[in-house]
Amino acid sequence: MNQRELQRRETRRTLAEHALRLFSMNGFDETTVEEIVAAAGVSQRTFFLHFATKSAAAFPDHEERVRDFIDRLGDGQSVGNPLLHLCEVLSSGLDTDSPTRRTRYQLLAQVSALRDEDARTDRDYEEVVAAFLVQAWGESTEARLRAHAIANAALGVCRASLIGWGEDGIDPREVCFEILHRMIGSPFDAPLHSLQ
Amino acid sequence: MNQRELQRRETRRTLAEHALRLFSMNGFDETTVEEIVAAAGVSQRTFFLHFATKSAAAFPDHEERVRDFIDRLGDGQSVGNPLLHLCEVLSSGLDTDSPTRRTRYQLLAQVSALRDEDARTDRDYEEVVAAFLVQAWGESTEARLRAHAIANAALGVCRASLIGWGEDGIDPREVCFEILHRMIGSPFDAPLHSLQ
DNA sequence: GCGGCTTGGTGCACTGACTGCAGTTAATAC
DNA sequence: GTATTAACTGCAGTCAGTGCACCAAGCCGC
Repeated sequence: MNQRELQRRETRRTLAEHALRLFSMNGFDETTVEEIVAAAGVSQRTFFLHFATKSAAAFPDHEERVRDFIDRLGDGQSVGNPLLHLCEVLSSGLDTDSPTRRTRYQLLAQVSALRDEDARTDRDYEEVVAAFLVQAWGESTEARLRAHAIANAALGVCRASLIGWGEDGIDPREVCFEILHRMIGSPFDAPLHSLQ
Repeated sequence: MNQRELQRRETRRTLAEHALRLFSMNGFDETTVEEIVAAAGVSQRTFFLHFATKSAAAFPDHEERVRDFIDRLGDGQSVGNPLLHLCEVLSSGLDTDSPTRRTRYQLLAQVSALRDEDARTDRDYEEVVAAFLVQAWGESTEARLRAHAIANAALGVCRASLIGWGEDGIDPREVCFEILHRMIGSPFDAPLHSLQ
């Protein structure tokens, strides 16, 4: 890791930190990008060099997490039961360690612009999950559609669990795993009628 | 229906019509609100009197459809199997008659701003579905969380089915019902462990 | 160590979505 | 017939986000 990269990460981290702080302190709509960059001591232009939108600053580690998720998911052909594997990987990925993450999901429960952003980030996961399932099932228009539908459903459960964590403090992992497992772990043991 | 109301609806309809036409003709980002209002022959201010955002103009009948959905869903205590009922109401609600709706979902497959808007509209349905399930199951923090998780999942399946319709022309109703039924129709026959 | 290249950050002017407010006009209520 | 209401308008303003030319400091080959 060279010095440039270090500096870049530091700037990004600082921006995200101040953004989250100001969002939870003063509210999302009440916080302007100008205020964030003033607090972080960089120019407005730099903010948009790091984050595509104001709300994206609330999810600074998104790309990294998606990469990590892809790694943990592995490829669809080398796992025994793909849907069961998916349940496990998805629910175990909901880490509840960091207070920053908690803050973020508390905010999410209140701020609709951030729920929008959250739904947007889920679309990246959707692509990954769908690709994984298609890999497991074999490529076909129907398989793709089913994969997207199931991916959407599974991520919806995770999202609700995380927002529930923010609102009520319920550990998202258990509830997420149980529901996912019931929904997609066993119902699809029997092959889908037109699928293979 | 008085004349004012008629006029109002007409303006709204015209705006939505021109918006959708311009979006699919020239692209969403390439279309400005100024162009839409010029085509519709009203002022810019009027546009935002009818639609909260530019993308909302692509879903002009949203509120009406939500009201209709609430009616068809009924209340959670008076139906035999709430989850099965939900599957039926959700999948039968995906009407594929109108060419306008088809256009909209074709657009949706391509334009991320509209997928954002679509996800946003789904949140209204999420509230309705969650309320219905909580009504059926009885109020508790766990029930609420489960209800939201299942609502999210179910709507995710519908969304994916509709986008699949736009992209590949697959009739969303069958696939949606089958997946929904497998996912939430039977797995929850056995009571959820901490749910009475 | 030095010159050339690269790259993270800056300044500025601009676009376009959206808002607040103070009108106007025409339908409706009384 | 008059008072009220509600759809619509005009305008000035805010703020997110972009394109572009630019600086400065790190990096790389010599």
